[in-house]
Amino acid sequence: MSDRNLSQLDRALFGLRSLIMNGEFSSGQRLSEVAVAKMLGTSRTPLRQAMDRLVAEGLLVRIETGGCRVATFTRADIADAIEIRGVIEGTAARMAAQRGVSTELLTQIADTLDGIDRAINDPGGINFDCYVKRNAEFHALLAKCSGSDLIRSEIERVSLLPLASPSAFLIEQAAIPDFLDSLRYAQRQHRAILEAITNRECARAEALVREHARLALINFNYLTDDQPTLVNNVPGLTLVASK
Amino acid sequence: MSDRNLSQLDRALFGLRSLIMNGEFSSGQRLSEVAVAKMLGTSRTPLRQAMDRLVAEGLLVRIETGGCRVATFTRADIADAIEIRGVIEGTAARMAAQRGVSTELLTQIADTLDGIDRAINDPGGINFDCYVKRNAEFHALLAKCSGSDLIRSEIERVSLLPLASPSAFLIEQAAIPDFLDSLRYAQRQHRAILEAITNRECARAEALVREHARLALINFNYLTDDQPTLVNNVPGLTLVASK
DNA sequence: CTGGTCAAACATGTATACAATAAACGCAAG
DNA sequence: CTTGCGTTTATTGTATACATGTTTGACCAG
Repeated sequence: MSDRNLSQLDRALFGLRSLIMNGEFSSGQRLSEVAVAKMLGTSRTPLRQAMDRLVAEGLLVRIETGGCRVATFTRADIADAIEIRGVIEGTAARMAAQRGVSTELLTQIADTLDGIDRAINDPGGINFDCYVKRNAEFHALLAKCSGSDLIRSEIERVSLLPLASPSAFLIEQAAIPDFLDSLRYAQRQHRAILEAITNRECARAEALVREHARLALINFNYLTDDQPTLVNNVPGLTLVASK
Repeated sequence: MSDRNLSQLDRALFGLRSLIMNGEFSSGQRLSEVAVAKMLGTSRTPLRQAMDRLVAEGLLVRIETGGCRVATFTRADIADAIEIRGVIEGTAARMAAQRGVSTELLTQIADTLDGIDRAINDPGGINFDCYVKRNAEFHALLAKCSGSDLIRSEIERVSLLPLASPSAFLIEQAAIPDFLDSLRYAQRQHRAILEAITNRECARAEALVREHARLALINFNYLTDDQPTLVNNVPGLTLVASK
């Protein structure tokens, strides 16, 4: 049903990205077009396009002599990617505060944050799926607040950088006390960000969002240092050089 | 000689980009693959890849029903693109100041800035080509100072956004008094940036670079508002919606 | 046994053919 | 005269064949 009205290119793109993120290839491995094409049940032409896109995303790197290989990331790369996302999202927040945001949008954000509260405080235990969904929604709305399509698309782009996405380290299995604390802290930041934007406090909004992005880095360090058993549950983490 | 050891893809990429930037197509025009392929003397396959890249760069936009068209930019888009470049370059400068930069690299930057001084103060009048070249060199070195390949490639990427490049509005014909002032001012900023990085003044370095990027915006406004006759000398400016 | 060179297999870059789909045009009906 | 529909045209998406260049493996020489 999901494959029906998808182009071959989309199938190849999603398929290959998922193969890579799930660690089906060893990091640094060279990918043969014919082999992967057969694997994905498509021809070389759309696969090639998909590979081009993944090169642009940074998941693959081109080889000078031709072809591409799976990218390898250092811990510094992950930190830098998160930093860049924070900086651009911070710019979005600053612009939002500077230019002002419509009441509808502000209300929409407030509603989203209410949803996060409900997800966290669910009497039957935290509703993780809902949290992740609402969190992504918050970040999307934040990008929209900037009022700039260019900013929005840059945030989208930079969130594709491996493990830079706001949801990169939010995994079901991580519903352990330490993480719950982290989620509550993040939610207070969300509220503060909304307040800063509402009050047109540019500098505060930018600083808050930058700090907020650092949570991803904290989660990354926590996962790799203290919860190495969970590493395989985080898509893409197999691409990080183990030091 | 330049075409010899270039792949068809590169030829198509450079060729098409140059056609678009030089305003050979009207902004918003849909591009027929066969027509453009014939125009560039290549087949559809490499042209298609080139188009994909230009879509990623933002110079073309995909049409839902298939194919692509030349992008159109508003003045707000240009301003946003410049802002984003400033923010990321600013991050590079902050990181450089934070982490410290090798003496060789600092010396290299100082040499480049000396070169700019010589270009500006040339007894035979300003040496524009040299200025542009050295200016690009300075920005490349700044990116390198961050010590992060990811940051470097992101700066490169964002400088491809139409008219966001540090050299976008530096054109020979603009060697008029107002612009010369602007170049001298820019050079003082260059020196200040180098000083801030050398002294490890993170916040100052970031703020200076952000402010420095705004020069591009000033030049953009000056060109479009006060020197409309020069508009056709700036590659890519024809893509900006004339209001 | 090791290093180098040659050859064969293979992978990629490019061109092109074909099919499906969207755009354009004309014609007819209201 | 305008609007809607059907047909034709043209354009894109996909597959595949071919040629060039790279990698790999084997064999020979030192």
